[in-house]
Amino acid sequence: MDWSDLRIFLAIAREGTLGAAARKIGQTQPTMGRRLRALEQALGQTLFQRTTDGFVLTDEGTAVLRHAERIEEEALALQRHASGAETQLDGLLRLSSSDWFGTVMLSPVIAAFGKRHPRVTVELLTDARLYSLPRREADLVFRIKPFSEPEIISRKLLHIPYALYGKKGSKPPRAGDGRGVRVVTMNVEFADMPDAAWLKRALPNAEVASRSNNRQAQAELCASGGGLAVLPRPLGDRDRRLVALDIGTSPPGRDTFVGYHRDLKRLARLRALLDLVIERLAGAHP
Amino acid sequence: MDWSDLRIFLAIAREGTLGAAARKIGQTQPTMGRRLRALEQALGQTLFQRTTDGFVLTDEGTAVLRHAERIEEEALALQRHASGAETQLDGLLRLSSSDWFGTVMLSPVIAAFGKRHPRVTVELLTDARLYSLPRREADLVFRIKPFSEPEIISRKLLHIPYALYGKKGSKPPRAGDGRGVRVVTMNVEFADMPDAAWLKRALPNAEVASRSNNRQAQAELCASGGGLAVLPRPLGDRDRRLVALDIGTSPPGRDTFVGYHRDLKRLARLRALLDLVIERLAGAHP
DNA sequence: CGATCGTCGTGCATTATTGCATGAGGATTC
DNA sequence: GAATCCTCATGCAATAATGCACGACGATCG
Repeated sequence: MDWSDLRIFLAIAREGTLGAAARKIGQTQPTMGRRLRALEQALGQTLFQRTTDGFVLTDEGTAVLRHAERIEEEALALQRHASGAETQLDGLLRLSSSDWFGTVMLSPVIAAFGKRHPRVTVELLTDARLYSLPRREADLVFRIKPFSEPEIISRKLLHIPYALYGKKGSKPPRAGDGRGVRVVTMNVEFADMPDAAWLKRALPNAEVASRSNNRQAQAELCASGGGLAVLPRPLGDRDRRLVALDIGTSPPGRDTFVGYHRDLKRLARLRALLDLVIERLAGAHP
Repeated sequence: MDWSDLRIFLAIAREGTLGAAARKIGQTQPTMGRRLRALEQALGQTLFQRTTDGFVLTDEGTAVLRHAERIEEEALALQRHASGAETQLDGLLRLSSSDWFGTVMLSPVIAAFGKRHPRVTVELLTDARLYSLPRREADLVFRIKPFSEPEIISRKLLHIPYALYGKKGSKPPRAGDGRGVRVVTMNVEFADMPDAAWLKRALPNAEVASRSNNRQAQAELCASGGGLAVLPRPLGDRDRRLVALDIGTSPPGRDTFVGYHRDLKRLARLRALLDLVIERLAGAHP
């Protein structure tokens, strides 16, 4: 049995078709089919049922999958461990954060880091979905919730104050009512976020003009006269078309945390970037 | 990183030289060198120190070894699992037992099994060292000590009586003394075996003429006039040049156990052979 | 101290594997 | 119901990996 074929088996099991699996791994569809056949032959069993809608695992295939997953986990740990021991200051770093935090807060830090360490390539991923640290889809993750996984090293980075913003020149509405006021707020999916809840309490009768899961889009909507919005101050204050509105009460702020896998603790370039991030972002408010 | 290279890495780590590792895996020395180089390059670290007496692991290599060993364990389990699901009555079965037990007790059973299932190849390994069931160096192991590993399924097979033998025509010595008697006994390594201890008690003053870890060799020595020997009755009784000597007391018998990995529980050919073994060997004395 | 044995690395021919292009089959869509 | 889109399997050419033969180096032994 060729151990590499297990990786192909995993991809097929997850994607369901040879083509999709091939794209994921970076090989071609015929190769996937041939290697799978080789694996099945080596094990003496049929791992997949060839149905009209793709490859579905047989019972034996399911059993093999469990083993293959454990092997993959171990292989990923091995690679992380190896990367963690790299002491050179070149290579790739992948960061993951929310959209506005990436553009507003991280971009300048990344730019400064790039000047100091030109041989390190920094990839900034801003995506709704969370990138996995254990699978090393990202090396450094910035997010609002603290990390609870034991193998993740994390620290609180800084506190982000929030404020209610309106288009420049608009007047603060009266707190407690909000009748006739149009607001831009979070996606329904994130309706339970503290700032959305605060907005609902402060202006209960306001009309929701539009929603977005993207803070920058919210800011843009707000600046274009789409309504009032609760925004992080670092984001709202830099847009000269926006003005913070004081209605007596303030929206809650949020802590931002940063985390990375402990296998990468000794990765020099990660350490260097993290130090710079802390200096620039957390340094002001330690 | 190519997962297959981890297997090559393991072989090199264990064997110490590329050539030996190549022989173990069934490839050639240049290939081993190239694949190792590829792995080191993929991980970005030097795994081995090239010394005059072979490849020795670096610190990073040792860390990788731990992961690779876990991966191997999982891969072996996967293969056992797959084999265990084979329901066909062909393929290979490897048995491991002591020398005399293999030739005297197992050979006739294997011969009968071969007639009934001609497509199954049975390999009988008689070796001083114990073959590993978890690593699947053997599928079925016969031995004197019960199995304690949780993943091994075992049962007591039969009780083997022992007796003191001499060359045909020789007279039983007087128990308790043994002066002037020459005996053949176990290797010093196995001096604490019950039958060796019994012999020492029964004939304390006997002279040890020769030793061997091989019961058949002991029988041969005994038959050639090399001295008296304690032998399993199934072995001693079938040699017409030997005669059992009654000196009033009898050496202790031994139980023989048979064990196999539970992953192979459903392996049809294993089940078939085991049933036959039990019928032929344990059937008489259940 | 020379000879021999073993090791590893490298050039080159062979072999095996891969990727591309194509065809067949089935489901969905208009 | 024909067209389209997807799937997978297969023949063939290009590519990559392998095995063999050789040379260099070092250790061991007589």
